[in-house]
Amino acid sequence: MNAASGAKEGTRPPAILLMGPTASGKTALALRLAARFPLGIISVDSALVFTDMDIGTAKPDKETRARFPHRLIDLITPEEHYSAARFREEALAAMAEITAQGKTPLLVGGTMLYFKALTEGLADLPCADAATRVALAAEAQEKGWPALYAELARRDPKTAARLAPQDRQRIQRALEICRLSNKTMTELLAQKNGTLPPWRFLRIALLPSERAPLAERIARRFQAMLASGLIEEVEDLRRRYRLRPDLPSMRAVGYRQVWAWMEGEFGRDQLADKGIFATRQLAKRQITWLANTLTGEVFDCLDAGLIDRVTKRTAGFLRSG
RNA sequence: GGAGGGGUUCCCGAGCGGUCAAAGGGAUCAGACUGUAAAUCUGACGGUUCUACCUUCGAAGGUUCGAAUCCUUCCCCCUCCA
Repeated sequence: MNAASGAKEGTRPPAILLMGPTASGKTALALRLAARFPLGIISVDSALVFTDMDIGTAKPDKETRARFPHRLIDLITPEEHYSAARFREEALAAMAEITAQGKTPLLVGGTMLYFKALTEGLADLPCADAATRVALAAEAQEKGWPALYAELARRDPKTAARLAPQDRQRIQRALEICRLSNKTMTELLAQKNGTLPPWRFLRIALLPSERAPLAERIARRFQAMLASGLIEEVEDLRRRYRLRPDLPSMRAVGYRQVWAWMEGEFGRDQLADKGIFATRQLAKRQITWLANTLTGEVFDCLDAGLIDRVTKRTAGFLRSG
């Protein structure tokens, strides 16, 4: 490394991204690293932001968090909603804080869109608007989604072309953007978005060398969640909050299935399987992100020597600053 | 013992003489992804030398130009009457 780039690099503090699918052992690994290096943990997880959702989200327990504080956990109630944009903002603030303390931010999680939003930035789009969404949903109810898709095709043909006509969620968002901004999503996305955050990143991607052992882990973990009171947790949530099945919190893996069972959609004997399937499918989507979109140094999460390898790599990374 | 109902591709489940490699759902595999992302959506899904051929619908025979679909026997399963 020459002097110029060395100096340039030197101006950027380090930050570590630890990305991996559910049940890949991210949390355990993060704790080991935090015990060894001066790190500040930031959660990158769209489900850990909810208060009182602990068992089904595999949230680190109180004792662990007392010893290793996690930022961006328990931010909102299950009645509320979070977003990738809010995550980016809060994560950057948390990173700055940790860095100011002379520590290194360790961002750990499985919400790959959040990692992407953080490292690549987001376009300047209007934020979610409840009233507009309600209006669009009502229109869809009345005229049907094909009519809304047709409207999108008229107003923003490029976005319509890249969306499937049955992708209601994205059609709704694209129309929301049109109505709120009077511009199209296509136009807004074309505008240059933010520069890279001022950190130098070590990106670690935890991936399983084989799928079967991860599936096995997922199955055991979901059974354990049921055994340790996931159902009671959902009952409790329903008592304490005004929840609906279409809220982001109640669409989370595990919670959705428990809810559906409570509503009689299937028998108790099917609950575990449904939850396990949903978790496996989630893991697959996360793996697809890591394999195709997000870059990072790949480590096998099934490797017995994982902790040592990552520790070694981390030490090297921190020293190189 | 008597009266019925049933065995379909990994699973559930439709089909009931040709348009059936066989609806639909589940699982699985692959992929997309900019303020809902643990979400939402797409594709593949018996095999191959793939605009065709081969092997499948409990088993074995048979009827027919043609059978998952009709007949016979056999093997399992379920309900009901004894």
